[in-house]
Amino acid sequence: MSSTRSRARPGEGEKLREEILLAAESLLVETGTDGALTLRAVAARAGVTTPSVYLHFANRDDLLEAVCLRSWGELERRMRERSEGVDDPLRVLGRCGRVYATFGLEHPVQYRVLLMRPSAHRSPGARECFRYVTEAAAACVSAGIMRGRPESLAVGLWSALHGLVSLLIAQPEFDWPDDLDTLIDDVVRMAGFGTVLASRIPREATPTSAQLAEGLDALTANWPERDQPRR
Amino acid sequence: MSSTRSRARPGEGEKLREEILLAAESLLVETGTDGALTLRAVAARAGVTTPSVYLHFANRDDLLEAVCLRSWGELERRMRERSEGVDDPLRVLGRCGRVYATFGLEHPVQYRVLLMRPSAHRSPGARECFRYVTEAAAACVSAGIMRGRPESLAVGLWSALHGLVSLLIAQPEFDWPDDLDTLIDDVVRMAGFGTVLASRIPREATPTSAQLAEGLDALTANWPERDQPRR
DNA sequence: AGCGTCAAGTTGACGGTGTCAAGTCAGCTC
DNA sequence: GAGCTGACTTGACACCGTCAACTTGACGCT
Repeated sequence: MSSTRSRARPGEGEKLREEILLAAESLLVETGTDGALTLRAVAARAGVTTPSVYLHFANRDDLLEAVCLRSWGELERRMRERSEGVDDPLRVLGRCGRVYATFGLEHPVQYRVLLMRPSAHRSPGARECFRYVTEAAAACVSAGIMRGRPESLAVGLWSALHGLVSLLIAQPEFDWPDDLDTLIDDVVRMAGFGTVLASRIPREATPTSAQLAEGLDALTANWPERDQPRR
Repeated sequence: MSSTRSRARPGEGEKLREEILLAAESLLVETGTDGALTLRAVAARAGVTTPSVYLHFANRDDLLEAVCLRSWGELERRMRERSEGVDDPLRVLGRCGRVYATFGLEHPVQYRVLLMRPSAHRSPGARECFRYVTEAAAACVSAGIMRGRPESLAVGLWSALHGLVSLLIAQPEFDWPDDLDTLIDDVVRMAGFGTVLASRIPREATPTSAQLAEGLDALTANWPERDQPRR
């Protein structure tokens, strides 16, 4: 292969790793599918022969995960930004949830690679996601609005959001409503309210449908309709 | 290829389709992964050459989906069986949710193929799932416990359950609690209660954390602790 | 009995894939 | 300038999904 790229000097082998990641990333956004990320295509774009990729990545999956993780830091940044200065912990949870869903839908390939494929090892993507949610849940617990271990609450919250995002990604041809923002908001509200309520009702005291309906009628009747912007 | 299998008689070509499906299914349960379902392996097990598969399936994906759909009817059967004779619509929802999650975890490969991969067409697996949940949600609405369009409510309920199942399948190495049944139950309760509560709180009247906590304290105080078996 | 037909299945190949063992080559050190 | 070592290439292997062209064998018809 007589390419333009010149061999790196000893000690600078890491350069190639970066160039491969860059090539893979551009290939990913151009094609929109990870199927296009073949070792040959990536290597060619990086101006290098195919087996050279193995100098820096154990196998294709390793490369795939590494390139998808590159966009992942942005998620945390956006969550912090979006919930900055918000006091009400439930509202923080809501904002983070919306950011999470929006981010997932904006990066469907990365989301799918990091969270929707069987990953043999402890996926860093998953641990990150869980950490964010656990933090937000912990805030709700210390505010006295939720009860129980933050980790347990977080699993439920994460499940709801992840379920929505992954269904939207995997089943694009499904008969989804037009207004995705409202859909996301509905699920965020459901998950938030549900976690609060479920954490306050002991399993042994699960009410019947009638009891619950009656109780909630009384509850919501006390809330005057307020007029505040949704976000 | 001088195999044992004798060529089917004209008009009986459909026999091969069944034999291929059978071969593929057994291969799937033996290996536990759909990656092992190569056309060559399936054809060999069916006692036939590789291209013969194309007589009955358009491509590998088509075969994969067909074989995974075979187990799918069982899900509806189990749901109906498990919720038979239960009056309380919320309790029906709970039972269906637990059946759904358990079934998904018992058939991880099928679940993944049908619901966790980008499917270009309207996946029958997805439509089935959604139908079940919508039915259960509709019952809650007509009982007056939930409000709104059953389809909208169903998306949320489905998301929560699907989220849990798909995370458990895709991230087996995550730090899950030991007791999966309780975990499932938590998510089912969260989704059920949350859908009820969210459907009764207009978006414009979203309470603050403090309001919600206070209201719920009053609410649950009225429920005497009852002693009834969980299922 | 023999023949044509047509469905059922096979042969053989193509282009593509991930992966690996062995080789080469440039730059640094001594 | 010899030699070492890290950076990369060569060339191959086994396997994959898919397809066009071919063969085979059972049936209906005369």
